[in-house]
Amino acid sequence: MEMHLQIKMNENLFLKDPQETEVGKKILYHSVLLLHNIGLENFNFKKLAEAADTTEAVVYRYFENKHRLLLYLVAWYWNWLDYRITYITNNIRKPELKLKKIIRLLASPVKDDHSISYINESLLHQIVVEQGAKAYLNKQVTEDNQQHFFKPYKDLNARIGGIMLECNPELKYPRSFSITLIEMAHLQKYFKTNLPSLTDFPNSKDESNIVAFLEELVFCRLMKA
Amino acid sequence: MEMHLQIKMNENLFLKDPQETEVGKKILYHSVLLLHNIGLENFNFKKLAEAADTTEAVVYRYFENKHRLLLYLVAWYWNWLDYRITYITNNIRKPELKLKKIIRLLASPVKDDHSISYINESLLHQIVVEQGAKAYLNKQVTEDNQQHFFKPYKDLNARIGGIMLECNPELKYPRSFSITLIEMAHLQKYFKTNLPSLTDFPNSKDESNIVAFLEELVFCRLMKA
DNA sequence: TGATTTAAGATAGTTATACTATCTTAGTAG
DNA sequence: CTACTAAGATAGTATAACTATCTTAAATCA
Repeated sequence: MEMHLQIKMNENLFLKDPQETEVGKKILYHSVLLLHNIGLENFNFKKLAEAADTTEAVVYRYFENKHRLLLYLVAWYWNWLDYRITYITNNIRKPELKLKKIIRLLASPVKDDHSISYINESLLHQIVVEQGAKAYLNKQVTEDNQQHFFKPYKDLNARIGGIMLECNPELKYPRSFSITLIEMAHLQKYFKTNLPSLTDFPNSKDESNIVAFLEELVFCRLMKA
Repeated sequence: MEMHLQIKMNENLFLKDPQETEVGKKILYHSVLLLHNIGLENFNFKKLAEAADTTEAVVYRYFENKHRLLLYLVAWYWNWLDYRITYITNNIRKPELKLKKIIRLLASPVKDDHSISYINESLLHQIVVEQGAKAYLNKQVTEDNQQHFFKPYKDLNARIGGIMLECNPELKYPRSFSITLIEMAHLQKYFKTNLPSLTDFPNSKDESNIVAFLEELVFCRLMKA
């Protein structure tokens, strides 16, 4: 049986659907590799075209500019994470247990599932950790929001906030609390690698201490009810 | 009496000290205005030179590039905030009370104290909320860190972490916890304005609910001891 | 089969950005 | 009076971020 899991993307994110053609998929594939290697600042469509063995003009037929491409990849990531969370918490009753699973998904390095060949999920995870905030930290944020480019991110946040409310129906700020968890999972990871003295995670290679920190952050509040 | 409070900056952040000359101060002054108005992406030294009524070449004599200028302003901001925190918590004994004061400083809009005429602190606060993360979310972070450009940020974080430890000596992750507070103060503010559905702060104009959220986040954990 | 659409490749050109270089002038310090 | 420094003026280069157009090749359809 051949699986064709394809994530449905907001159509305003692209000019031509990259999931529909071979070159399109190649562009997605190499944009993840290249963004991961050189970062958003040094990334441009000329280099991408070279990497994907096509021309700049072709890349511009798929994406208006590199900001849209970043929005696309970030939205793709949140959609995919939401899907994984749904999948993994599917048979779990207790909301506390669901949250623990979610924390692990948020903080752990991704094992590529290869169900989608043209996206390296593990590298994309790192890109979102490193540069995801740039998708919304800019002057276009209102305009981009009006076009619903952040919907996957909001949906995920609402879902996790909902589970938190299940744990503690009196929780006053479920969405702010949930976004704190999501952002901190990424930020602690980034700091641990790049500015370790901002954290309390010395030298250790795995992310178990990040998980422990996040659980402490979350469960203290939730248990209080 | 004339006050000459001058913040001592890391000398590698600039080529020529902008606090030492009139044009330098003008460049700082207008970089804050301009960054606030158009954002980092649309900001460049040509526009800055125009605004400060000088030439591009002169701006390049002070700062190597716009990333260094951003690092300079962000470092200036954290230094200044650290100074304010020291000042405002000076006579307070109880660490819990200190933390409450700090939360208010982190989340509240800044009233310009005009002690330093060439920096509009209120606008700089907004710049740091909106773009501060871009100072470290990039591929140069390690290099910049080796040059100690993030020292003011780390110092502030260590100070707040220390106060948290005073509240609860058994706190396991004081620095991760402190950085969560600092970053969330800014991020909740940003989301409240720009992506409000990610938060639980509908419509209200002031930041009292952000303060309430942060206190809940912090004190639940700290009280447990 | 032939006609039409669509994808992609090739090439060229425009404007803006991010610098670098150099020469001049005006003020100030020794 | 000289010498240094700050700043202004001007010019130039390389790259980025597009836009336009023309051609070819493949797929679709009547």
